[in-house]
Amino acid sequence: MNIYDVSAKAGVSIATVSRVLNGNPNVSDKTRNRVLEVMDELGYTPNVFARGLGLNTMKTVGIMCSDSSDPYLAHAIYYLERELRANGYDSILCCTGSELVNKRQYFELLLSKRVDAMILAGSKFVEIDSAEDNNYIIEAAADLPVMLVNGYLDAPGIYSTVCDDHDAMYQVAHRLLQSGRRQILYLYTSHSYSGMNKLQGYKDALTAHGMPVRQELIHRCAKDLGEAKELLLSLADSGLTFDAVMTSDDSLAVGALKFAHCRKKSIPEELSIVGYNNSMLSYCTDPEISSVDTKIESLSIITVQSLMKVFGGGQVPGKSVIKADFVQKQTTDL
Amino acid sequence: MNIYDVSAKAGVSIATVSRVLNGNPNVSDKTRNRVLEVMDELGYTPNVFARGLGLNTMKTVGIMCSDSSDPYLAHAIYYLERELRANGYDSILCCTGSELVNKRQYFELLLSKRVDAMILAGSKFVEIDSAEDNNYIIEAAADLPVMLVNGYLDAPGIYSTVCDDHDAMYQVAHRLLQSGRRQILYLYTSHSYSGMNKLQGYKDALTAHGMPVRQELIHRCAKDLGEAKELLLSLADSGLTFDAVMTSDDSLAVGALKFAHCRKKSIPEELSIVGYNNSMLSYCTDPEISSVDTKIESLSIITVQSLMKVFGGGQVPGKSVIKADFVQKQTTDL
DNA sequence: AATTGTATTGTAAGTGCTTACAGGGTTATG
DNA sequence: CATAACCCTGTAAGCACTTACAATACAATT
Repeated sequence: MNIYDVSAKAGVSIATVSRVLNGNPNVSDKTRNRVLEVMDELGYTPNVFARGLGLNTMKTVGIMCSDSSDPYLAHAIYYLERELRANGYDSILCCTGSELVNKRQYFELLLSKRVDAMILAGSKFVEIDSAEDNNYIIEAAADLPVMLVNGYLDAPGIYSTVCDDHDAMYQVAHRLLQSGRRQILYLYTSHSYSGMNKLQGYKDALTAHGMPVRQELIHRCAKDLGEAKELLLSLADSGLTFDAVMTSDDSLAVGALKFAHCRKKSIPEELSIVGYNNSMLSYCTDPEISSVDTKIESLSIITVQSLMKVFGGGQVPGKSVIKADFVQKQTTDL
Repeated sequence: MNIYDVSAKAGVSIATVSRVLNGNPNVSDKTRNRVLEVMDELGYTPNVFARGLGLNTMKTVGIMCSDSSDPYLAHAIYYLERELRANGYDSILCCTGSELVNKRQYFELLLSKRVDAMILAGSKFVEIDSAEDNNYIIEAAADLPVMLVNGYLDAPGIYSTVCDDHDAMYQVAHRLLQSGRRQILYLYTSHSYSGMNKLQGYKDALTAHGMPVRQELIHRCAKDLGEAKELLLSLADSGLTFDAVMTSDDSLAVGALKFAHCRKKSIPEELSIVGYNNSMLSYCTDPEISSVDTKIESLSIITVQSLMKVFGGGQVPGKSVIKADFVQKQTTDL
């Protein structure tokens, strides 16, 4: 069952069938309808390989994500995939695992599939520490569009969609300070572009309030609620006091809440807790955790829309920024 | 950059290059090495489309899942994808969304991409209520292997990997009854194959203990913790009493826990709660929720391994069953 | 009626790979 | 030394589609 069968039955040439297939306007309505009818009768489906060979594209984009079991990224994947499909594109997914050991290798594997673009979901792909590590991304961007969701790299062909993390954290810290909190502990997971922005927002808010930035209040921690809890327990045991905890990820906030339960701290009075991403996790606990909604659905949709613009030859800014929303729940009273 | 460039530079024919590419043994080591060298120098990557055209396969399998933001399915996708990649296969993902309105349409869309097999992750694809709804899957299975993760359909070409849900729920109910619980509320989300098995396990355990199956203790509920909580509140208000809640999904158990907090019930003394899937959610709450580990990693790996056997022409049972583990945490004392 | 232009259709040359078949070279056998 | 056997390699015909270019048909214009 191929284009020849259709052309024979419809009494036209294969070129005409192909034109119908590709929505070429140079086909009379009469012919087009006849061909479409025949296709329907025959249940014809074009062969994607032959098509890909001719067009040198398979209308497929590669999505890389570090960890699909992170509820935040899982949502991103869902929305990206849905939006791409709505635009007639398939996605081939590649989860590198949270270690990201072979991210470069995976990246090239996807490239070898002749994807039309790459989407890197999750901030961890672009590490701040090691600029040279990102060269392979920059090189690839010379050949095909690379979209970063929640990451940023300044290079031609790379388009970022990011949430204004600096502003979000600045606002959270600002409101906590305004409500009288004086010792805000800050927990974060990674040295990514977005991670550094968040931290800077926290620091800038302190400075704006004329408060010192105290390094002993800033801690890095694995993205694991158990570790976060243990870290806080040991910090508290070592004599550190704090009346609020800001975290770069909801899972850390869940850990902080467990710490609070463990130490029988009343929430939010004795200890305020703020998460980040406003994921399902922040709704599971009791009390529910106030968190920052980073608009992953919007980010995903904008990413795909930008990509479509790039495909269409349109101008797209290298960075699109959207504002986050603080969602007050039960672990703060701001 | 194509096979001709390589053949020219290596001074052999394209057929020889192709043979090297495909691991054909009829190539002398000398020639093979020279060709490999040239490929390396030129940085040659075979064109997947042309390859697909010739072989009529692109070493790609379609994965459909209802809702990638369900942590359970997100894990399944991760493991499936990883395992497929390890076997040299790509996956193209398609999340239908929890409504599953267009599942058939999506299914056919993936088929039109000429995938080599389909994997349906999540029990919701195979509804028990409407047998005729599954015909399109059975028809497709005549052309390519269809793998069901946590679903079951008895038809040639369809291979299921399921967790022994009946046994798992039987054991949970049995242990609850043994520990003196007498009114076990049962909450479930869907009329799927696995959903029905779970419920039957619960019922059979009651019967085995000489207890009646009371319909007023069995309720269907959307997979949403808020709805579960509200349902329990209204049931309690209507005078129903219960000393344990079994759920077909962790999210419902989280809702049950919220209900318990709301009504100040002591846990596990006054009310025991058991979740299902042992997902991250069950670790987020305080107390942590006892749950059934349904071994999604094993299920995923077995699914892919079975698929590889099918590809290789081997014999694979229509159904592979693995046992679940009850994970005791803080909402039970069994 | 001849000419021009336009809309539609067909022809044929790619696109990069696989593989059946044929052929050439080398070695073993009679 | 001729012949068969075998191993390796090359030729060429697909695979199902796209598309530049050529050709045709038909209407409009002079």
